[in-house]
Amino acid sequence: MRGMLSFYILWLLSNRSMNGQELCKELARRRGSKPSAGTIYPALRSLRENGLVNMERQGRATIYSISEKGRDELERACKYFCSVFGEILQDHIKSTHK
Amino acid sequence: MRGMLSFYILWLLSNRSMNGQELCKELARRRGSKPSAGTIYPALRSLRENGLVNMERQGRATIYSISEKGRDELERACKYFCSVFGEILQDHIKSTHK
DNA sequence: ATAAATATATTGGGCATACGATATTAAACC
DNA sequence: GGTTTAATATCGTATGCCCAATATATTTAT
Repeated sequence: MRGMLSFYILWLLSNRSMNGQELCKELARRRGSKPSAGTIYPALRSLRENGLVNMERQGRATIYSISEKGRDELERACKYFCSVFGEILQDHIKSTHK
Repeated sequence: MRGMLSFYILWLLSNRSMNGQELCKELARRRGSKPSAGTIYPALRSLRENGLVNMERQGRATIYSISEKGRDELERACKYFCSVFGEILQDHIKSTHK
């Protein structure tokens, strides 16, 4: 069950490339709480070290983008995630439709 | 993003009460990998200490069941989980239907 | 009664997630 | 040019997840 943050970051980056602060805002919007710098940057670093994201400095910002390897990994992770958690979502949708 | 295992355990126990080994088997079936003792029992202990599950000794087994407080907490957690991860599942379902 | 099997539980170590504090760099402003 | 601001990054610390190893208690088998 570990690696959910990295998984989520990878998914966000698959929609569009972003810098760290934009990523924080996206996470804040979706999760309700904004991750701090000490959460996000080590995660990005680890993703980069594993070759799943690329980074490119642009002025004072660093644009992170998903790599080919990252897309492959994301697809595998999505498949796994959905097989494990899909039922919980189905249940919840059903129960809220009554 | 932490607490996914406890969340999952709570959800499993909301379907039916189980002992630790049955829980391990359910997790193995759904996740693909069987959690070891050092994973499952500390999680159950913490859930119990927070009043989310009850435990009852039956011979050599300990039956764990969800409490009222646990059901309330699970409902909140499900709502949150689905709002955060729902889109990933929707995306995946769409992309696999083509 | 003894041995084997089942189930629970803890310990120690490693990695992931999380925060707040601090430092560094680059752009923007005056 | 010097100050402020924005963005990146690291550090220390705490907690959750994860395994392998170990220990304990209870049931089952011989």
